[in-house]
Amino acid sequence: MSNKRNQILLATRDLVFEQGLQDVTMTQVAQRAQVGMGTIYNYFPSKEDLVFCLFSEMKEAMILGVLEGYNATQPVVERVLYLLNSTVQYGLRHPREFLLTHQLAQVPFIQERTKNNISPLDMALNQVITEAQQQQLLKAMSPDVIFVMVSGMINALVGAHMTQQIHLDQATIKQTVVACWDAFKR
Amino acid sequence: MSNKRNQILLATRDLVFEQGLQDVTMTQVAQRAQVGMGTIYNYFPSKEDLVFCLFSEMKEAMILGVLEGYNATQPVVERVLYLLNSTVQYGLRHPREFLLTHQLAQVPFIQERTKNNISPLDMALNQVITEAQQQQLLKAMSPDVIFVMVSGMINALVGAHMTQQIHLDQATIKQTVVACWDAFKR
Amino acid sequence: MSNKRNQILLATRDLVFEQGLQDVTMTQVAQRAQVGMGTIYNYFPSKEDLVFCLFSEMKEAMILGVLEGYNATQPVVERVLYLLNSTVQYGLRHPREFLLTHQLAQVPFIQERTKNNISPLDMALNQVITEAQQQQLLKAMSPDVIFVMVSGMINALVGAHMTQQIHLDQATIKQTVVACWDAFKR
Amino acid sequence: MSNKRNQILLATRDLVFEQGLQDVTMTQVAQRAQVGMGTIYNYFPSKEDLVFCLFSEMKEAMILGVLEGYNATQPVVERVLYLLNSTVQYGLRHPREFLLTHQLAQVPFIQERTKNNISPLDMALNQVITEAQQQQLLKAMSPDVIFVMVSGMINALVGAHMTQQIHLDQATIKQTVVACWDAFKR
DNA sequence: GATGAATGAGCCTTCATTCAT
DNA sequence: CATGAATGAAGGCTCATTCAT
Repeated sequence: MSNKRNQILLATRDLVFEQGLQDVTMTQVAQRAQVGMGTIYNYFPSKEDLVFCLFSEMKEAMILGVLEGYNATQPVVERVLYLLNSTVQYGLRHPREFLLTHQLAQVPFIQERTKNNISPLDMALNQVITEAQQQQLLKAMSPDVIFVMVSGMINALVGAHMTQQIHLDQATIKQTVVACWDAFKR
Repeated sequence: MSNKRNQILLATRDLVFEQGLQDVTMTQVAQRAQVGMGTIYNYFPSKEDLVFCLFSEMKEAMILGVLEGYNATQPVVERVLYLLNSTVQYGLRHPREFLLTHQLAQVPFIQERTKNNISPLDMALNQVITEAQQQQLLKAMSPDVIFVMVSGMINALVGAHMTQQIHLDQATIKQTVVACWDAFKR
Repeated sequence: MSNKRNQILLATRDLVFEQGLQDVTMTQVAQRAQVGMGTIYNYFPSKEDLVFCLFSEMKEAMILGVLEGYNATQPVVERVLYLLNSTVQYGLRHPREFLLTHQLAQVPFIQERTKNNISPLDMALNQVITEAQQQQLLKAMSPDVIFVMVSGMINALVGAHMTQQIHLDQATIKQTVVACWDAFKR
Repeated sequence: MSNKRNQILLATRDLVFEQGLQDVTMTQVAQRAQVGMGTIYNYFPSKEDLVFCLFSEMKEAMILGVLEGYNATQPVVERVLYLLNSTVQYGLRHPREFLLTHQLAQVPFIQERTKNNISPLDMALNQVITEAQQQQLLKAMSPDVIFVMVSGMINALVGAHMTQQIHLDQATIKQTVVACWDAFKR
């Protein structure tokens, strides 16, 4: 794996996190990555591609991290709680990546490229919600609606934690996961 | 109230919604608002100020809209449900403003200026959550955490509705409000 | 007519003449034209468009200049000699424009845009050559070939005059025009 | 003679012919020549030197080709016609090199380096024109002027042939050579 | 107040050249 | 000698802001 490529991605990650995508210039990226301007273009065809790669790889890592240890053969309830908890835990261990991933997902040109992509994590959550409903464990709500609400809640939690608006210790996390479950359990 | 000022704000709102803040130029705003470039600078000292005014006024209008008809003397449970429902309803009636407000709230220079601002809506929600807890109606969780989760959920719902990911009819809204309540009720 | 537009075109003309198209930068054009960088882009969408406009307008002026006083009702021989002489004279009065026009006509992106354009001057020359042949005044050669040879000869003459390789006084011009005629007359 | 050096020159020739000097990058040259970037710089100190070498060697080859079989002891008239014909024939056999040579001769930095260089071909043509005049075979025109006109005519012919504007078969070539002679013969 | 042509700092990107391997 | 990743100066172009009308 190329060392420079990684330096560039890390520099981009930190700068976008600190200043917002809009205010990050390629010159800044080069300086922070300790690399010549032109080197960036040996690895990424354009600024958009660079940012999109950053997004993709962070998202990929997050999905792997969250699904690590996920056991599709366990009872549904356990799997739901596992995914909820695992997502929050990942957000706490990698808050920059977690938030950045969700911020970048809102950027128009990234939305454009991500259209119709469904991640294994989305699939797992959808799958488990569907199963839970079949087993009469959940309220009779649209799985999509549940999915949206749960995701929105988790993102908001991690974001608020990052900005110090709230503090998420393990006890609190437990509570939020339970609340999530209570919201939709039959 | 100046007519031109309002034309400018409306043009900005629509352009930012359609193209994203990043891709909106002052020239576009002037053309869409049927106004000379320089006129914008008679009302707003800079592009940042223009966008911040747009944000503030949309947020203000949203708060007023949500709190309209709110009765602080009603029982706590009713007030909680009223706020939840009213927020979602506002989002459905004014989706552009609702989503734009939340998008802009993420932009660095707006976060900077908004720091430590607490809106009447925040106050009302916090107040009602606190009261509900005092009356032993809610789980023993930090009111801040509840607040964050509820807000995150509602934003995600309206956003998903906008992008057609889900469809919110009145029945579904009822379900989500109930789910919200179930999540935190004792 | 816009003053600045003309300043820009003149500055471009002189710079391209002095340094060659390749080495002229937009910054140089702006400085020479006593104009801000951005002003150029109020009048021309890109560097290519600027250069192409310069080319078109110089060519247009040259055509008008050469055809000025041309009388399509005169005998063929007179018209041939008139066109030959008039072209050389124009080249001597406007050597920069004359040479630049022929240089730019070789540039790929200008060739691309000029494809299939036939100027009134081309038409007049073709017309007169064709007529002369019908009157048995010329050798039985393809008019196109004659046209190419005559044009090539004239351009070479003016070019060599510019670079001081030869000197074209009125007597010499007379000789060249006669030589041209002798080359193709029956 | 180095093989790689030649690959580089050939690659340069083809690329300049296809895309124009301006749009050819050293990276393209290296790829087309199947050679590393740095290798080019082992043979040519800079891009300008590379292009100038290409120009010089093509011109050299052309001169040799045209003068091949030229017999300085023949009568003047024969020699004039031989040179005219030989030049056109060379242009038809090596159109890329012929046109490229004349195109590159216009490029500022090549003009700079070529200043005051007189080729054996120029010398032969000048010589023969001078002799012809001494023998009263030609009009009393400056040999330089004749030289310029003849060269201009031939270049224009081959160029027009390349772009399919005209078609030069052997009969047509004969006609053009005759026309050339008729233009200047006494 | 209203206008929009003019401005130029600053951005993204290219590409001739170098140098460690 | 050969290689090609690395370099960064320089180019074309954008756009927030100004100011003469």
